[in-house]
Amino acid sequence: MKLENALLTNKFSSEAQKATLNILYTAWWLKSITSKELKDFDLTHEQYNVLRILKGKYPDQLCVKDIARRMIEKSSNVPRIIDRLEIKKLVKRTVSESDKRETLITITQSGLSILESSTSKLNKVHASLQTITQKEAEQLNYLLEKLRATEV
Amino acid sequence: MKLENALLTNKFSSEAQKATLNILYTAWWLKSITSKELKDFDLTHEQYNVLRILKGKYPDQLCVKDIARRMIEKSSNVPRIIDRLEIKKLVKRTVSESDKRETLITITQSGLSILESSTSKLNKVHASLQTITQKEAEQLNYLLEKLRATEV
DNA sequence: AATCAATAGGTGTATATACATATAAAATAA
DNA sequence: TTATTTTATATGTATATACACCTATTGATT
Repeated sequence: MKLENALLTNKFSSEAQKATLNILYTAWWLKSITSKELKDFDLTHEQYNVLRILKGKYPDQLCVKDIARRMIEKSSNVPRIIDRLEIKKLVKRTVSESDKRETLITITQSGLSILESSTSKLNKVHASLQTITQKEAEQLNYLLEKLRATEV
Repeated sequence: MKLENALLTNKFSSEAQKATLNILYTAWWLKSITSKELKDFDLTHEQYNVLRILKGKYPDQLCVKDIARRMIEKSSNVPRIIDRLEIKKLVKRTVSESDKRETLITITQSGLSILESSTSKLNKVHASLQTITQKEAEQLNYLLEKLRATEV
């Protein structure tokens, strides 16, 4: 869908400003597709993201700060997301021996299992929505990173 | 910044999956830049978006549903955003005469004024971050809309 | 060693998202 | 006209974002 129809406006001050709104809208669209699928697994987008990060280092543990550094949204409140995962017994907290300020997070077998089934479902859905070629995806990645060139 | 460095991983299952994460991360990055500027005006990103929508039709009024249809994030809870704008006297609510279910929203002079100064500030900041050409912006818009081709 | 600064994680608050439900009004059907 | 359905908005709840602040611990400075 054209952005004009998604936002019911065609008042864009420039092509670059339109691209900004297009990125924000596409991000919302992607998130809402993913969240809808994750509902069946009683997971939010952010809880899924934390599980995915933990699995990436499994069987190693990660402390809260290291998880936060890998989050898509850097201002995510990781302790609170861990709270909810811990209640569902998908992760475990332990105090680090080497630095007692750190809390080490481990993904449980149950967490690994739910991550596997939800990822499998998400992959299927994303595959069915695949509309761009690999070359186009590369170009998109190039343009987004060029856009963020001023990032500190 | 490369996505690999932003997320501290290089485990992407495909170029398309990387593009998905890249869009989500870029959207967060854009929002955080904007929100930081809007803090000076005591506005959130979403409150700013509602004011911008109202100004687009000014001096006409818009009902809540028409604002919702124009929001970037379609699941935004518009009545509650209006609540906060109303407390700050940046908008006014009136019941529609032709359909008493509808609430008509009007942007106030104060709202127009704060929108003008905040937009001016945002434009300056965005201009200073401009890193892509118009052609590249066009291409980005094309790719994002192609990505959303399956949108219902 | 004692003091001070920095760091890690947790917690409090306001706002937003996502979604369910409630209420009133309008549109439609019987 | 009355009953039913649909629509518009508001409200309730759980989770998340954004950011400030607190506490415990560690590291650095004197």
